[in-house]
Amino acid sequence: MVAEPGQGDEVVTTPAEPPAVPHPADEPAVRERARAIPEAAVARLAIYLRALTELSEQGVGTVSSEELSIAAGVNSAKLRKDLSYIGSYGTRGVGYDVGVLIGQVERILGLTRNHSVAVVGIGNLGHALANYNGFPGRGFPVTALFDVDPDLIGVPVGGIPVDHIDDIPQVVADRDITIGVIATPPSAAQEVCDRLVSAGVQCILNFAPVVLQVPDHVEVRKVDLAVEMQILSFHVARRADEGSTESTAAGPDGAVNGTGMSEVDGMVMRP
Amino acid sequence: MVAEPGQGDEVVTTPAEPPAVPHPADEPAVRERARAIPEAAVARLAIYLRALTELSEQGVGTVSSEELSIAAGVNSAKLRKDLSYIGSYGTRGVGYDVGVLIGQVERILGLTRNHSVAVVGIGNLGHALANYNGFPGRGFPVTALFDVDPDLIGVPVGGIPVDHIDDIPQVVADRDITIGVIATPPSAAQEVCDRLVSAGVQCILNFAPVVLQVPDHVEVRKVDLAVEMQILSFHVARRADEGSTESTAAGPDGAVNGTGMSEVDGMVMRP
DNA sequence: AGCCGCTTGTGAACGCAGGCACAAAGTCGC
DNA sequence: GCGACTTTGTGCCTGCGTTCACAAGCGGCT
Ligand SMILES: NC(=O)c1ccc[n+]([C@@H]2O[C@H](COP(=O)([O-])OP(=O)(O)OC[C@H]3O[C@@H](n4cnc5c(N)ncnc54)[C@H](O)[C@@H]3O)[C@@H](O)[C@H]2O)c1
Ligand SMILES: NC(=O)c1ccc[n+]([C@@H]2O[C@H](COP(=O)([O-])OP(=O)(O)OC[C@H]3O[C@@H](n4cnc5c(N)ncnc54)[C@H](O)[C@@H]3O)[C@@H](O)[C@H]2O)c1
Repeated sequence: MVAEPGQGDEVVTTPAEPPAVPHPADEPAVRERARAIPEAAVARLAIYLRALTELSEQGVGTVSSEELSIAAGVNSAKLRKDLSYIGSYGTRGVGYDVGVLIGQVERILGLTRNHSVAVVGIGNLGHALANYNGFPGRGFPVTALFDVDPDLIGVPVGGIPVDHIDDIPQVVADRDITIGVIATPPSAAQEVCDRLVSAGVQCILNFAPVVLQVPDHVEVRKVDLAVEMQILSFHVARRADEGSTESTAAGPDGAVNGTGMSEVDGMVMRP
Repeated sequence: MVAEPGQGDEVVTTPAEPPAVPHPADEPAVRERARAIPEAAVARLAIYLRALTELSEQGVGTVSSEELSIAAGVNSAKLRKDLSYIGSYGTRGVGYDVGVLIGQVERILGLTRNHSVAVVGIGNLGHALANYNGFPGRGFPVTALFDVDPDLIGVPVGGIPVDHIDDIPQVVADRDITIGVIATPPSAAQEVCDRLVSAGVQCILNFAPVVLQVPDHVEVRKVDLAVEMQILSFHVARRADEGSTESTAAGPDGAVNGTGMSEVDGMVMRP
């Protein structure tokens, strides 16, 4: 049971010679996946959406790829390419209509409907998530909370009473839960995950530091703070080794403030 | 890279092994940089470390790349390549000595020393982070808390009294803070970040959904839950479109596939 | 002692993502 | 109505990261 996606170990499909022989003709077996959006692009679309929403609230009606790319902290060419994956909604010589683009990005991201969220494990983190109002504001209302602790059952957190995890099947069905958030101790994560999946949840956001085993049709995203810190630690260590270079005085003003972006260090693109 | 989510990629150097790479480089800037560990590999090393630590606690003394790769949820070839970045510590025909490997990974990740963490913004999330005992257990003790709310100043959270953000310079220096965690509202994030950087903090973990502007020598990692959810939403929507083909309800022990992104997964639960 | 099988370490191919640069396309001004 | 300017959309090239496949190396078995 090797944790490995598709292929078995030795697929003898193409007996063709591995040695380099530039094969001209043959098409690379075009899948029926006509519109495949790179995963990395999807993540950025979410960032663009936040920047666009902010612009919209400011009354901005049109934005160029250059402006938007600065707000999102990415390269403008990359932004245009990302947007091209979802269609051609820009106007050459003008830019993009903010409203239209918001609609299209939301369509692609599946945000035209609400996605009810269930949080399992109402401890430190679960409480914070339940009380967070950034999710409902973005189409992800938290509508169910679960725990095993008898003292918590029935207690409202963030306005929602905690249910027992045995009620997962029922509640998930009733409230049309599409996203399950796991905030239990690591030891309980897999079991909780299994229960959620059995109840029909196809999206899991996991905060427990374990690898979850799920069927292929279930999507898992993981947030691992310890790993994030260790990556930071690595960079510190590396920096300490390399001779310290001169430190350029940072710019006095920052100004451009946008929204999230990938976890790159603070490099700002040039206009 | 991201999480989640996409991932800033940046080659980084490590002070590990001799150069010894007879590569017919056509690189213009051939620095004497020894070897570069891909950012993605660094993230996975943290995962391997957790798996190795667990194995060690179970008394396992030796592990093969195959076993470890399963525990970490990755391809075994990838695991070997990742480990090769930090040196050759395996024994052919046998595998890796768990203790030795833990030591080497910790060395590369800079975990031979403790990294004191400061959390800024002791609200919902800040409380959870301050109370979390998973950090101290991994060499990241939270030793300082900051906020602006007068009602919070002096109140101990997770055993540590909250300081006012004006005390950042002093406290950061006194307690040798190396990592700053931003858990303030988005509007305050940039200012808090600037203060931390001014105080000498070179690593930032940001939970606020904004792009932080920092000097080049500061490393920023971002955790953006809304983006994670939107990525999940995207996959639901996409599945709904083309999903009408076949619904493979087969595989009970699904592969830990998940995102194809740079984000990596944690480890697997022991049976 | 020598062979055999297992596992590592890595060269090389492949595929994806990023970024440049430009043609296409539309607008604005005159 | 036409030209010049602006900005999009994308072809192509580059480089990184992943994966395959195998020779080298090591321990154990006979
Ligand atoms: N607190 C943080 O800031 C933080 C940070 C990073 C990661 N995490 C991870 O998030 C998870 C939760 O952390 P926490 O600090 O909130 O822990 P916690 O101990 O405060 O809360 C865990 C909650 O899960 C409940 N629980 C236990 N077993 C359960 C089960 N089988 N089904 C349902 N609920 C169950 C407990 O009753 C408790 O309420 C952990 O895996 C932790 O590693 C937390
Ligand atoms: N709560 C969550 O589960 C969650 C989830 C995802 C993202 N976030 C993000 O994390 C951040 C914090 O969320 P929260 O729910 O804890 O918010 P919160 O409002 O509960 O807490 C914010 C805290 O920051 C403090 N603060 C405000 N301005 C400050 C300043 N200038 N300097 C120092 N402290 C300041 C406030 O006094 C408060 O204690 C937000 O950016 C939010 O978007 C939170």
